[in-house]
This record gives sequence, structure tokens and C-alpha cells, in this order.
Amino acid sequence: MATREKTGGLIRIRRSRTRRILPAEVRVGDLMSAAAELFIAKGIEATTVNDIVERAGVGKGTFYHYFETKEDVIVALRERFSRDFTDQVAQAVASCPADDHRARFAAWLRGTVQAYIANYKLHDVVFHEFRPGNRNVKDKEIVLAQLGELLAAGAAAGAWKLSDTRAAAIVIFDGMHGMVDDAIAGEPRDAEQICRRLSELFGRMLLI
Amino acid sequence: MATREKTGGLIRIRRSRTRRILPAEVRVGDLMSAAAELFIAKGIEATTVNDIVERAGVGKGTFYHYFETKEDVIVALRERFSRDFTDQVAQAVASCPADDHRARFAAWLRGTVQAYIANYKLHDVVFHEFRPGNRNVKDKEIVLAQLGELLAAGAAAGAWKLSDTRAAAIVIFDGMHGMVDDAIAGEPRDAEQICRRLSELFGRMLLI
Amino acid sequence: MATREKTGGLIRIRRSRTRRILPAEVRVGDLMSAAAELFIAKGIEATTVNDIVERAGVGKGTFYHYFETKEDVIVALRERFSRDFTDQVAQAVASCPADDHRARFAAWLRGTVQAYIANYKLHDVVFHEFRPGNRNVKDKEIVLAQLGELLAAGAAAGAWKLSDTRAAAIVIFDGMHGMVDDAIAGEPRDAEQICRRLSELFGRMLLI
Amino acid sequence: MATREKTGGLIRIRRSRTRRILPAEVRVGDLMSAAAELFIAKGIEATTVNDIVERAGVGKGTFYHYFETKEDVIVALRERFSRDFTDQVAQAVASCPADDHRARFAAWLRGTVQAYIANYKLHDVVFHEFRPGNRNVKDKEIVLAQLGELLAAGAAAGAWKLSDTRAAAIVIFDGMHGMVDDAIAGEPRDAEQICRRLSELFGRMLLI
DNA sequence: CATGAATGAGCCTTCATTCAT
DNA sequence: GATGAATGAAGGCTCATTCAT
Repeated sequence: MATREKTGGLIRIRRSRTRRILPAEVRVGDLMSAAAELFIAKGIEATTVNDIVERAGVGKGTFYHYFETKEDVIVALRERFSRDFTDQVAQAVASCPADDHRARFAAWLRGTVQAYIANYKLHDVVFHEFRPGNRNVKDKEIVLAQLGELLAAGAAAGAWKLSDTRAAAIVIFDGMHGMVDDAIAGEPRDAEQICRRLSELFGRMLLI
Repeated sequence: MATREKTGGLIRIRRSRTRRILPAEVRVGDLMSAAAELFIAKGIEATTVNDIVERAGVGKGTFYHYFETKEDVIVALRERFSRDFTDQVAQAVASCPADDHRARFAAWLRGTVQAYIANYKLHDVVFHEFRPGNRNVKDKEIVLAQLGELLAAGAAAGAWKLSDTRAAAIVIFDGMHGMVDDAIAGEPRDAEQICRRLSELFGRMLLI
Repeated sequence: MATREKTGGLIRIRRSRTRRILPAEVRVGDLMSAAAELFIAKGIEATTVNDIVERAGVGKGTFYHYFETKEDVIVALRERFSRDFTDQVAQAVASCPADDHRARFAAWLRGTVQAYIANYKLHDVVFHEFRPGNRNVKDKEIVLAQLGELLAAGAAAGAWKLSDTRAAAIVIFDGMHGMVDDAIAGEPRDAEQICRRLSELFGRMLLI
Repeated sequence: MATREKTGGLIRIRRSRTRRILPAEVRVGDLMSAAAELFIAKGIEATTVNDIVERAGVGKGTFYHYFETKEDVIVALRERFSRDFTDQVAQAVASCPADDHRARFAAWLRGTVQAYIANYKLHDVVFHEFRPGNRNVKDKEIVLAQLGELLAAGAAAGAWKLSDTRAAAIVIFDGMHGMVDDAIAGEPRDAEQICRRLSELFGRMLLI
């Protein structure tokens, strides 16, 4: 690593000859975390690879040892985010009896709201600030599928009625998104409050 | 100061590509349109100011005569978009009798869906690809207010029931957004079809 | 004239259709004064022609009506400065009896110090920040000639002794310059004090 | 992010002009020397960073690896100049017996004149063409201090008389400057001749 | 005479990526 | 594996100057 300091118009470069060798997972993790923090703080475009390696405490070459391009970190971050997100929600849902569909839906809602509140900053940056061409459909699709299944199961079991599962899933998911964004932007409400409001609206919508 | 240095004794004649003077509005309009087209086609970052002026058929200085930075076009574009959007929807709603709230809501929904379908490309680029810090809250707020009023009026007149106008407005607006995005990404559905699906869901939600 | 104000990312240009017609001298004078003030405040390079015309309250074309290039103002400013400077000093000297050489030298010294103190800012900017190739020799030469004559006359009349008029003139002029600069940079001394110190040194140097 | 866009299916091979890695000092030295030569030849403003790196034989990025801005080279150059200048003169003075004050003064004068004659071009460019705000006082102060000490020591030892050390130092230094400038601008005189003339004047001034 | 919209060459700077060590 | 010096294409922006009105 190297520190740069200015002395009379000239950047003096101070080499510190530490070269630590760590397991690959740790390196990758450090790099991704550093990137995430910086992306959140400054935005993706304003964050340079230099910033990332500096914060991660590794040399620049190391970055390119683990990632092929800067975009790769974003993709990796997105994947990690999606995985964590769905896992977390799936776990919450799974903790309910398989046949208590209303409880499962409630668990989905609470889990989703909580996960989103906890991570919306990274979510925003990683999903909105970067264009992968396909309008980010891929990742959203997974979440919608998860919710769709839940809704379909409930409908099949007579827990609620709905004629178009996908449409309902979309409205529920994006509606929930909007509510959380609104809460974040305005006076902070807790997850419970948001869930109550959404439950009422969605409950009627599903004819629960 | 850039003194006109004789480049090796060779005087470079500049073909004066007949400089045309146009009203400011036209110039600004041309520039904004050129920018919009390019932003949609290549993304904001990939579009250079050079691209824009070339497409608009003006010199680069002209761009900076009307805009202070590249970002400024985006802001201007966003404002124009929001203005046009709300105007269009407001007009559709206004064409319904003031006391026919269901018709007014239907008009709002159809108007919004149509306007969004017609312009989602610019919308995406201008609202998602660029970070103005305040999470774009301002512009969305205007739209939400418009819808909120409509909903409140209907509720007051007994056309429907709802306990939290803002929550409903958010879910409706973002739900509609999601549906249109989905339609755009997948097999294209026409506006009518989307409206029907949404009407059903929102109708139940509002206890119409 | 035109004012520019920002409204939503777009520079709105407000035309004020006043077109005043003034005598050429006034125009040129306004322009030169505006330029001088700005050069002093921001430096020559940082001052744009736009700045100048804005402060002078005229259109940009007007500038190029009276000056061929931006450099021309500097040259004009320098000429005006030199003329004023020598005139002022000459006048002070002329107020002494033609045969009282010591008084004439004292008058020259006091006049020069005063003139320089009063205008050093413009002097600095106009004589040091701009390279006319010949190391500004021309203008200094006039001043040196003026002083040289005075010294030679005094020597011829036996008021003092000196073997090399030009060398003495240079040392006296640049020495005086240095003293005034020093006074300006440090705690402010009045002209009298500076003159006393210089008189002592120069008096000995000339074997007065 | 500047994604490596395929330019119409054509992959641009970059001839890797064998990138050589050199010690930082060498690189910085090359860059500074190149800059100095160009500044002297064309003036600071007319010299572009491109010019500098081209002459130094490095990539443009290398420049910004070592300097933060173009101005930084000027500052660095100025510091190097001042350091070298004072060192050189100090060395000349130190070669005289500590108690032979007249010899020391003579050595100072000759050393200063020689050093200035040898480097006046860079001096001019770097000290006059660039405004660091504080009127370059800092660097001159060092030189004046050096001379002031010498003068004070001589006065204390009775080698000469002077009532105001600083005033004398200023007049001597700036007088010497003026003489050398004059010699440079007119017919070239050698250092010895200049020193002789100055010695006579200064000798009388100090009542040696 | 006066104006200011229009121009474009050219500058400084950034930063993702490479590769010699 | 790890490093960071080196690179250079590319972009945003400035500003002196012109000229149609």
C-alpha cells in the first residue's frame, strides 16, 4: 500500500512494504464491502477503483485479481443482495405452518419490509444506478416468483381470491416498495406501522 | 488567453458553416430533444456533450450557452417530463364530470398508464439513471398529490372508502408503475388490458 | 445587456433592450477601468472578456469594437500607467528649482514612491503577469532615462559624484521598488518613512 | 465507467510502448526538467501538460501520478530553484574566512550574480508568470534573511556601518537584480563587470 | 454604432485497466 | 499471489473571437 501526501506541489509517495496474504473469500468480501460502503456514500460513478482498494486496504492489482472489471463488483453485490434478501424472507415464511397461508403472507410482508428497510441504501445504488440493459428484470423476477407461489398456494387453498397472481404480486411488491421509500424519505415509521397499513390495503385487495 | 498562434506559418481558414440565430426556446428545445433521444438510446453516461450538440446541429459552445453543465439538461428534461405528465393526466381527469369520482379515477388510471407507456424510456433514463440526492422525491410528490386529492374527494363523497389516502396513493401509483414495467419487459399488452387488471385490484382495495 | 439566471437546470436569458450611445473616450475608459479592477482582483488570466464587459455594462461586441484582442487592453493599461507615472513624477521634479539638484532628486524619490504606493496593484498585474516578449524593457527604460538625466545633471553640476549613471539609476530605481514592495507586504509604513531610509542609503551611495 | 466499447467490431490493439518503471525521483526530475525547458521556451500558459509529458517521454497519466495539477509543477520548480540558489550562494560565502566580512560580502555578490545570470530565464518564468497569492514573498524572504545576516555580522564586527540592515539588504538585492536584468537585456556583460560596478555603489553605501 | 448568440479549438483532468516487478 | 507505477483514451468545460441582426 501507499500513502500520498503533498509537499510543495509534489506528491510524495510513501511505500509501505506490507504484503499480507489472506484467503480469497476474505479478500473478495473486503473488496465488496468497501465497494458497497463507497457506492452508498458517493454513488457508483463517483467511486473509483482506487477508492475501493484504498478502503479495502489492498493494492489495485488485487482488485483486478478478483474482479475483471469495476462492473463486476456491482453485479456481485447485486447477486449477494438478492440472495440474502430472498433467503431472509424465505426463512421468515418457512417459520409459519405450511397451511396457514395468511400467516405466511403476513410473514412475507413483514420480512420483506424489514429486509428492505435494513438495506435500502445498497439496494437503491446497486439496482437503480446501474444499467444492465435488461431493466434489472432478472433479480426482481426471483422475488416476484417467490411471492407469486405464496399467493397461488393461498388462492388454491381458498385463503383468498385472486384472478391474476402475477398482477397481484407486482402490485403488492411495488406497492410495498413505494411505502417503504416514502417512510424513509419522510418521517421515519417503524416496520410494524408500515406493515399494518399495507396489510389493510392488501387484505381488501385479496378479499381476505 | 489562447493567442491565435500561427501554426507553422499556415493559416487555417475556418469555413463559417453559416451560423444561424434562432429563438432561445427553439435552441433549448432542440438541445433537449437531442439529449433525450441519445440518453434513451445510449444511456446518460455514454452520451457525451459532443454527441448532443452534433445531433442538435449546433456548436459545443451553444450547449454551454444554454446549460451550465451536462447535468442541467437532465434536470431540465425531468422537469419538462413531470410537467407534461401531470398536465396530460389532469386534462384526462378534468374531462369527466366533477362528481363522477369513479369515472375520474378510471380516467386517472388510463391517463397515467398511457402517458407512462408512451414515455417510459425517457422516464427511466431521466429518473433512474441520475441521482439528484433527494431520491427524486420532489417530482413524485407532485404526482402523488394529484392522485391523493382525487382519492380524498371520492372518499369524502362516499364513492369509496379508505382510511389512509397517502398509503393508497402510493400503492396505486407504484403498483401501476410495476404493472406497466412488467408489460413493457414481457409480451406487450395494450393499455386497456393493463387498466382492466389494475382496476380490478384497486377496485377491491378501495372497496368500490 | 443580458442577465442570466438559473431556473431548473436551464439558463434563462433575460434581454434588456437598452442600447446607450456614449462618446468613444468614455466607453474606452469604462472598459479599461473595469478591466483594471478585475485584473487586480482576480488576475489577468482569470478575468474573461465577459467579466470585463459585464462590469463595464456594455455588450461584448463593444469590447471588440474598441480593442482588437484581450491583450490590447493590457497594453493600453500599461501605456496609461506609464504615462501617468512619469507625468506625475516629472511634475514633482519640475516644481523644484532647476539648479537645486538635491531637491530635485528628493522630489523624484518622493514622487516615485508615492506614485508606486498608490498604484502598485495595477502595476504588479499589468507588468508582471503578462509577457510581451521583450521583458517589459520599454516602459522601464523611460523611467530610467528620466532618472538618468536627473542624476547626470546633478553629477555635472557637482551636486554628487557617480561614475556610472545608468548603474546608479538602476540600483536606485529597483532598490526603491523593493523597499516599497516590502513595506506593502509587511507592516504598512508611510511614504515619508520609506523615503528617509532610502535617502540615507542613496545619499551615501552618491557621496552626497 | 468508460466501458471498453467495441468500436464497430474492431478491436484496437494498443502497441504497448514498453512501459518502463523508474525510481520516483528520476521520473519527477524528468518531468520537472521538461516543464522548465518548455516554460522557458514558450511561457507557462502556452505550455500544455501534453507538451510536458511528450518531452519527458511518459504518458499523461504519469504526470498526474506525481503532480496533482499543472500548477504544482510550478510550485515544485520554484522551491527547487530557491533551494539551489541559496545553497549555491551559501557555499560561496562559506568558502571565505568567517571573520573576513568584506570577502564574504564580495563572495555573496559574485555568487548571487552568477547564479542569477545562469538561471534568470527559469527565474523569470517561475517567479513572475505565476501568482501564488502571497506575492512570492516567502522565497524572497529566505534570500533576504541570508544577506541580512551577513550584513549584520559585518556591521557588528565593524567591517562597515549601516543603520537599517533590512533596508540595505533589500536595496542591495533588488539593485543587483536590476543590474543583471539590464545586462541580460542589453549587450551582454560578464559577471565580473557587473560585480565591479555594484561593488563600487554598494561599497559607498555601506561606508566600507 | 451596439449587441449577444453562436462557435469550436483546445485544455486540464480522470480513471479503468495493464503489467513489470 | 500481490502490488502500484504507468498508461492514454475520452470527456467536460472554457473563452476569445466572430458576425448576423
